[in-house]
Amino acid sequence: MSLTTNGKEALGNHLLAALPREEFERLRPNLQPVSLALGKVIYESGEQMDYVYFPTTSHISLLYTMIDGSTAEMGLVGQEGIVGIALFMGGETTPNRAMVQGAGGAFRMKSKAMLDEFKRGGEFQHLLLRYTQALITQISQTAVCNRLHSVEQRLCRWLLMTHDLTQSDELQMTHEFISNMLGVRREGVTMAAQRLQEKGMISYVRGHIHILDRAQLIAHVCECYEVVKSEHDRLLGKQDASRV
Amino acid sequence: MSLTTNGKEALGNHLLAALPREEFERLRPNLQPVSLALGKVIYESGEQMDYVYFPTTSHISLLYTMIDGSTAEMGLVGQEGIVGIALFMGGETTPNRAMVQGAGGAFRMKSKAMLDEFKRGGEFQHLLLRYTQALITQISQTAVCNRLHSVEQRLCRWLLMTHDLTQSDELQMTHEFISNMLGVRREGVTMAAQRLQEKGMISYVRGHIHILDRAQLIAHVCECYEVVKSEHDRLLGKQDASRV
DNA sequence: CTGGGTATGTGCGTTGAGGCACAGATAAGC
DNA sequence: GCTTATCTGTGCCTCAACGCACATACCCAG
Repeated sequence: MSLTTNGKEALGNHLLAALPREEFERLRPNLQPVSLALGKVIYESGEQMDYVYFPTTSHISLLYTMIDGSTAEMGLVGQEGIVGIALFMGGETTPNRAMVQGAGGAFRMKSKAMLDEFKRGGEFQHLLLRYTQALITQISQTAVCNRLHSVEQRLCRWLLMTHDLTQSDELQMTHEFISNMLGVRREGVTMAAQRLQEKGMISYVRGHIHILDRAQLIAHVCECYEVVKSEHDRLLGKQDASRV
Repeated sequence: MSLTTNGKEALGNHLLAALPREEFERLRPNLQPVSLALGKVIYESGEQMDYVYFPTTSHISLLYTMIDGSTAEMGLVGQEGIVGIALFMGGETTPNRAMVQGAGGAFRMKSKAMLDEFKRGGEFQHLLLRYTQALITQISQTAVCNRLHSVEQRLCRWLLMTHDLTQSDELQMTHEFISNMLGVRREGVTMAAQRLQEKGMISYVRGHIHILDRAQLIAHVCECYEVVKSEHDRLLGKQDASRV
């Protein structure tokens, strides 16, 4: 399962990297590298989905928009995952929006090619299903976290998750943007961010947030961060030579 | 897909009922009818799971318990579903608890027998995956609903969902119990329930809640109820000759 | 170097929900 | 019938988060 077993380190997507050579070679002709710009909407709620995406350096937010326009994030997908699970789960679409939250690269694949391989029932299917279970854990934990934890804790969690999917210590996003992810007021984010800045965990100016002290953020975050991470590692292995 | 196509109406579980005869006959010897008592814990968080359950007249709550003991429900499974999706998703276990929330019957099946059929890649697999997607929608919607809606609205939603899975208009549960499901204080449930009672939607005494006016509950509930229901119908068909 | 747009800071008043304490009310057992 | 355990009702204080209004700060284009 290591990144080097089949010489495709360059791919950068953990699911693809974990495939046996044979399956990967079958898929390879269908993988199309794309560059995803910040804010791009990959799927609209209920809309037909033609491709699945395997993010490499980008990451994508799964969002739900209420009738009144308020939004909240349910999940976050980066190089460890795939966007478009509804296609292999059989639903063809989902009632959610998928939006690029960190610009970068991804591989996309036509729905049909993905399905053909999925239906063979090999490691590809196995990996996608296990990933989906990890995503379910993430969504579940978000449900509970939304209910029981403060804005400040949730901001910590969100920053850590985003940082895990980002190659740099600088995150490009405004308080306004984060407020739409957390489903809170912008002012609420500002207040929480101030407190984190005072404690030296982060610093920020106009749409640029610097992660200064991950360890302290981790000490400050609710249990939800760790639960999701360790469940993911249990299901898909620790493929990431990541930070602390 | 109708309940009568293969003469197994008695089963009462929609997933089993929707199976082609051949697949059903293969599974039948492995289906063991069981009776589930209120409050029984079917899976503990992280524990090994030996069986999957197909509820018929029972329904089961998927719960998460925080370190500090506070709990919240992420999903609810009844005759339309299956408990134990982690077994076919490949994770073997989940970090959640599954608890009987409405006493009644179910069929259980050894994990291995279920997996053997699942791996054949037929209709059984297809149905389980589609059901899982519907469950993902339910969990997602719960995440967002927890964030954005009031206790009163969420109580309406929860009563309606529970009523959909129950064969009677009387639900046996205390405010205390509901508060653990919604992740709020017991007093909060009491207050919300009072308001619903004043408006004639429900009546209750000591652990018995009567649903008096579904239409009004539906008028009062947030959009989340309808989203989950219609997504479920889209994915799995309207198999339920249910109430309005 | 200046003005307009965008991002962030701050100050209100309001409110839903939490924590806690205890008072009734109802069922179940002795 | 009476006691006890369990459920529900109420009051009071506190607080996090909301809504809104507006001030300031920063950045870029001209």
